[in-house]
Amino acid sequence: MAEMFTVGEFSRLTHLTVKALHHYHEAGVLPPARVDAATGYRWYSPDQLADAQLVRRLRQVRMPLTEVRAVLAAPDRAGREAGISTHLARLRLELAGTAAAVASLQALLTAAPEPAPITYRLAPEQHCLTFAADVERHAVGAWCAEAFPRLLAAAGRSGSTPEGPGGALYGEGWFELGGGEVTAYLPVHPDDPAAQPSHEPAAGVVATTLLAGPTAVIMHEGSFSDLDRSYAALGRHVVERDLGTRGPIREIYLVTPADSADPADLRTEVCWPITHLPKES
Amino acid sequence: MAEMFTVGEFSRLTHLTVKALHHYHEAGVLPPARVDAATGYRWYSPDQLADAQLVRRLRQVRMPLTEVRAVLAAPDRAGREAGISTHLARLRLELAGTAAAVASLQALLTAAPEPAPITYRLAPEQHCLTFAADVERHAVGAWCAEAFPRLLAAAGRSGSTPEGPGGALYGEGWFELGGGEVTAYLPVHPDDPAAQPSHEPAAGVVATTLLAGPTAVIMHEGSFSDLDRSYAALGRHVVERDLGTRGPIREIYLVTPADSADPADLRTEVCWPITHLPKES
DNA sequence: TTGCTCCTCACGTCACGTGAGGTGGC
DNA sequence: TTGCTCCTCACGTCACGTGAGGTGGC
Repeated sequence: MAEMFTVGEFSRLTHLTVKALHHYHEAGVLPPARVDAATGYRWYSPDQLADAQLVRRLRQVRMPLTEVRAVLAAPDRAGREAGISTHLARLRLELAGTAAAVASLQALLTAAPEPAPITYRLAPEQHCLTFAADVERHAVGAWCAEAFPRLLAAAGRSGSTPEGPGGALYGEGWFELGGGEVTAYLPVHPDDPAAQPSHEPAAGVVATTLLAGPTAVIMHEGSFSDLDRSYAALGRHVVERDLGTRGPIREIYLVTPADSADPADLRTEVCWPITHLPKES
Repeated sequence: MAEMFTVGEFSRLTHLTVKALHHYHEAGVLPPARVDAATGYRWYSPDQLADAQLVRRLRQVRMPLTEVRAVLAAPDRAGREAGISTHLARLRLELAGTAAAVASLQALLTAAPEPAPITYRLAPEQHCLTFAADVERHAVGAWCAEAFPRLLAAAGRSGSTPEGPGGALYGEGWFELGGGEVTAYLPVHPDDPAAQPSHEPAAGVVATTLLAGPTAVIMHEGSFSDLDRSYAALGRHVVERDLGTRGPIREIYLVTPADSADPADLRTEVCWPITHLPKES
């Protein structure tokens, strides 16, 4: 019979703390091969060393315990590796986000925030293909990277051509709550087959008409990480003139990460709903 | 008088959630410019937009709130930037650690773990300069990167020459608890001035004699992130033969990150204390 | 008056860490 | 018998998120 290890021994052998091993037991991630019914002592088998080494590495790359458990429970090697590579892709996104945040921080410290000019515009009524979902703040970038190709593909399959740049509507309370409904849209000509209300050009893609309305607009140049600076300038302008009203905020993506790899090239219009178009002063 | 913003407005202007703003208020990180005594309403001033933008970026690069508060409270620009660059240095270490963990994970999945041979050795009595501290697990690498230059400098100032590679003793319970006392040491000749017990060659550096004792030894080749694999092989060997005994585990750093930038070049001996030297079979 | 926004508890989340107080085997 | 290791609660940490239940101004 193979030797068994106590928690203390298993801890030294795996570089996992005793407390972590207790926690992994309770969470069902790495239950001991045997638990003494009388004393409650945990006994780990040599076979569990390989699993422990995997758990330690997965935790070091910040995989949540529920997913670690799923990876260990996977019936075959392919299942394991699928779970792992999904997570590593997410990790890469996270690291890219951190790099962008560092750049954004350094820009804030060195470059003086130059406020862009604010204009007023009556957003026109627009026939669109839309795709909506509940999206959390940190996931917006990835979500858009999926939504717009889907809208473009849907338009293409219906023989429609987009009539302008895509955009998105951020429902009320979206920023206050850190997430909520986002509607990505792509303008199409009203006569286009895809624009008929009865037509659903692809799963989840819906043809609608966005209503017209007065907005205050700012052009944001640069990384999405710095959007808050343009929002501050725009929102402050609107609030201080008491022009604010209910309704979603709209972003229009003029130059996107799909168009240019350099964040400095990005162009995003932010449109804030207002009560009326004031006389330009 | 400048306009003031409600939490909801300030949230949209800064892209911080209302709940986060509440939390930053309670934590003293970003208290509203004014709090209505009667209603408890929070009122934020336009001046606070800049602070909010900084807070958001610092949190995105994972600076703890207590440090964010200290940065905002810093009296001058230099104080702010010192706190920030200290944190960014830590962040770079963290990212390097994550990269190492990814490599270690991929190595575990692709390369078959080849167990290195285990040998027995009577660790000799050794005159040493030592430097000890309480170190947490994740901070060991950075701590060693400071400790050994300090030991080398202390030896140099006393006119001593190291008599072999440096090493470290990990006190009992170190792995089980995830930290504790670590003693970095550098062997010197007993006649060296630095080796005299009365002599303290530098702040915190102490001359001592490490006692002799039987050990089981394995040579670990490669990244420190993979040390657990060698510990598993070595500890399993010791436990299964019932050779285990109390006492610190010793690591000897034969090829260190200071010697080679390629992790594959690293060489570390791990010495596990045992009761006696068994006859080699 | 109805909505809307704001408020304050109180508790939940995630992955453990930190004691307190007590038991079993050499 | 003394140490040592192991055990189980119960609570703490960090940075918020999630409701519940209630108030003030248009």
